[in-house]
Amino acid sequence: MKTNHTKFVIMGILTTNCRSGYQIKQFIDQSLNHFWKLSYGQIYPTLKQIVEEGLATVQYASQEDKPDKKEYFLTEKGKEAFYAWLEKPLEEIPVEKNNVLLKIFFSRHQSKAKTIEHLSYYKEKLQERYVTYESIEWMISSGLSELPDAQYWLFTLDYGKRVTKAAMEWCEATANKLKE
Amino acid sequence: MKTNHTKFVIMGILTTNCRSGYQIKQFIDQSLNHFWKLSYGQIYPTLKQIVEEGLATVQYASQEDKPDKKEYFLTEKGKEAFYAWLEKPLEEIPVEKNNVLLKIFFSRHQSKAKTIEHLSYYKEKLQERYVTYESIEWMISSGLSELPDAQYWLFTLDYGKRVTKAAMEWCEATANKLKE
DNA sequence: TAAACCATGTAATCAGTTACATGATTGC
DNA sequence: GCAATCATGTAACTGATTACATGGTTTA
Repeated sequence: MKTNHTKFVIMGILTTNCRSGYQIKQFIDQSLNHFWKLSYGQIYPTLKQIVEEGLATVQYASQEDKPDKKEYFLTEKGKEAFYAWLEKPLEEIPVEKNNVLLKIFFSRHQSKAKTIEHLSYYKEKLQERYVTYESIEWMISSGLSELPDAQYWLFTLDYGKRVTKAAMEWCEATANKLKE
Repeated sequence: MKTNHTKFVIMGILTTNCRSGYQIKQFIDQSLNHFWKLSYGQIYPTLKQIVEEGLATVQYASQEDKPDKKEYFLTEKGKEAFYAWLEKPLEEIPVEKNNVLLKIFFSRHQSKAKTIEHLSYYKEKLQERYVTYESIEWMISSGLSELPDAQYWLFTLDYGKRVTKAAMEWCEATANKLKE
């Protein structure tokens, strides 16, 4: 039932102009980082697999100022597979694994001061995250790079901001309840 | 760096009055389900390990109306280890792996109608989740069972509700932007 | 007697991270 | 010559799910 999305994420990134494993990693770290991560240990073997399945082709590209690299291009079959994945109904919707809530859940066994400390740390981290989203948002919407995907990328950032803001407000509200 | 929380979740549940592997599973499915999951394949081996490390003891309990079971009790050492984990600073805060955002991110390659369809499906699922939270909240705060942890459990539900609501609003707003 | 639930466990598999290994190129 | 960055890859390990295996008890 549960589909592994790794292959499709990589194929999706190939539809932007990222073509090598190294570039894909950079792209993910900069853009998808708030809702998806991939390591080299996944990227390179998956690229290999994608080629084996005839979903992409490789070309060796020599660069003047940098080491050589491999460039991957989706085949027609690859594009079709990607579109099919995209349109496929969602079924499983995500469940966040939240270690902060885990500790809050059991916080009866701890001083209120300590719990408030955890909450304020969490809020701080969320605040940093929020600022990051804002700066990425600003970069995209400044339109310097004329991105065809811009609108959709902004949607995901908007999601990140809304959810992060809600979480921050919860931190605040919960800490206040504990201070009463 | 990254600590595995599985052991501590189970130890935490042992501080409530869940004592067997089966009960622990039930407890998680009912209470922690919105931010933590565990399978039997984790629970039973971990319980074994907890005993081996001297963090808990086992007792065989025969029941009249049900099959026999094993009951686990935290030792002093176990309690101390649990409290230490609880108070330990958070460091890594969670990053949600969100397959819905993944599809939205690449939705340039798809009709707006299809994207709106995904959004409305997601919203529907979030709505169901929200209702579930409300019903659990109601159960806890009705106070029928006089739970010592009640306050903290309600905090985590409040988090779930706030974040889910924010996500639902995003679905609505994003679908509207696409309809313009 | 079959279905539903209570109860415990293991083995195979899958997904993902981390550490390791290698090497080119550039700029200080 | 060294650090930083670009670039590709693998092997070992960890975490977690799933499928399988077993069997007791209750109720319809």
